[in-house]
Amino acid sequence: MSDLAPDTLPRADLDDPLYYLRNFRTLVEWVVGRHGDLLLESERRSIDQLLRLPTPSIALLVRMLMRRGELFRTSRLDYSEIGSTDDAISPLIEQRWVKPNPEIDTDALCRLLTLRELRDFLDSDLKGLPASATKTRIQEHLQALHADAVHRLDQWAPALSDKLVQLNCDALFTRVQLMFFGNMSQDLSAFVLTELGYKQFEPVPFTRDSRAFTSRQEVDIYLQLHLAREALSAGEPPAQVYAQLPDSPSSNWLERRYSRTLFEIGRGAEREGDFDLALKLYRQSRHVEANQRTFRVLELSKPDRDSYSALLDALACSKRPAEQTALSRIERRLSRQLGLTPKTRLTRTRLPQIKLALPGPAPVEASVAQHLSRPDAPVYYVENGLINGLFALLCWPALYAPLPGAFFNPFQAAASDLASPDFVQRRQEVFERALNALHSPTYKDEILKRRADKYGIACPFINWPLLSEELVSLALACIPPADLEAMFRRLLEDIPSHRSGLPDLVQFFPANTQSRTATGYRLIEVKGPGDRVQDHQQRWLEFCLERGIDVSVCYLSWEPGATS
DNA sequence: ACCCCACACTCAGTG
DNA sequence: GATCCGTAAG
DNA sequence: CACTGAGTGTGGCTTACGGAT
Ligand SMILES: [Mn+2]
Ligand SMILES: [Mn+2]
Repeated sequence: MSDLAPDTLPRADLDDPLYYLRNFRTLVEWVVGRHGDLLLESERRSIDQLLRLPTPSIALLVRMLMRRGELFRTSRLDYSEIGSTDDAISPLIEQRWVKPNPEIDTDALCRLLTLRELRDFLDSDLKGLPASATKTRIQEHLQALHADAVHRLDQWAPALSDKLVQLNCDALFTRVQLMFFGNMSQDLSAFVLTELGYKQFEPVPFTRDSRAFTSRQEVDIYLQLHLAREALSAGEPPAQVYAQLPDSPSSNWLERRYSRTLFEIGRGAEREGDFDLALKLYRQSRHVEANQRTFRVLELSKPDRDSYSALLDALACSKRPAEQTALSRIERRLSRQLGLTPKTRLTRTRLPQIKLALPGPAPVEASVAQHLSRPDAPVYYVENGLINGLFALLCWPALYAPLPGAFFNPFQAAASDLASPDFVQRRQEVFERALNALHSPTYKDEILKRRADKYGIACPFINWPLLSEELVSLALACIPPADLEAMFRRLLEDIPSHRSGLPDLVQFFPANTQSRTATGYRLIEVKGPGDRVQDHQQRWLEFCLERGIDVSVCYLSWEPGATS
């Protein structure tokens, strides 16, 4: 199987008024050509038929697919590049891609008609309402009057001369899109955004057989999990959402999604006070926080000796610092509740403090940055962006190593297994090679060159506008490579939890870079009134402190009377 | 990059 | 009107 | 009272525009 450079993706240039149709064809042909075996025979046949319809008809269908919802008024489907909507639509109706005159409920009716039209054409239904009633008011009124009754538009509003059509094929193309992107958050707009330069992606070579899913069942499970999460956020009862969940998938990355979904439903159950269900879900979930939530729920629902001894067991075998902290907090409360002496203590290392009173209120980080900044000691508001950014610049070849399965379409900002626990291990050698460069005399130039080469390419670790050449140069001049390596290695220990929590500000002291004693930089976490150091921030700060990196927490208050 | 990270805010419980 | 929001589209 | 832990809500290429309030 030969490697394919992603640049070879046919680009629909924006002068083409049917650019979206070209992109749609590219996507569909890609999926049928490479993942066709994951489609049903009937699906392949109808896609084939669709692509042979007249161009204006396919174009109109794509326009509808890219728009929100499934219902459209034909008067609102008005495209100069398509011409007559009626002409374009009839083949779509004949082939059942689109359904004419669908029956709709009052909610849909209110979404499709303007306030003015509702008043003018539903006057008999709105007798009791004042003429000034708002749209939500009308919607409630109609809902109370008709409940879930469905009618055709011409039945709801006989005097309104407009037609309604309904997409019949959303599910099929949602599936096709999912197979292409491997997620539900990207859609056809990825093509045009790339073309416009708002998004750029690292071109990683991958083979023709690379794809997100290996079986149709995996796609089905993904879609079901997505439906479950949507139902949950739409307010459906957690028990009901749980009942509709598929069986636990065998593939690793789908299992993570599955566990995450269980966890979210569990949170929903907690919110509803359904502790039994929450416990059941957390026990099945392998989400990193499922364990600590289990004990939080036990603390509330069953604060007895059994729970307490289970908690002690969990504490004893807990590996993650974040989990240990959370469990230890519960242990202190639960033991007190049971009349026992706490067995753990929260040992929060005292951090160096700065107290400041400044005129405000104003954005806290910027205020402190401005106050501390001096020409020979500039301050930058970087949060996680500096260390994550330098890390990604140095380790770029590892992050974008063309491992099998990691990349499968040209619109990926990162490898598909970035969140997986064995992400680093699978790339151990490349990462080591990258980190070893920090011992070479040329690493600064290499990082600066990488910045220049890759500027603008989407990467989850990098916020490009922040990473100015000036900032990177200063950072490389002032932060010793040993510190960089220590921080990068900590990042690699647990990327998902260590990529955040870094201090807000960095201050550089370029004049000290030759000195043996004075420090070349310091890190400052800013806390405004009412804000506190978070656990993961504390862990980064303690780590730095132990390594002799100058860190402090700046507590800011506003000078009385002054405003800015 | 699978609505996340940091912030600002609220609320309740505790010494 | 002025303003804010959601949606469409390049 | 101050302090702590827990929970919640908010944002997202850019530009243009119709619609609601
Ligand atoms: Mn911050
Ligand atoms: Mn802060």
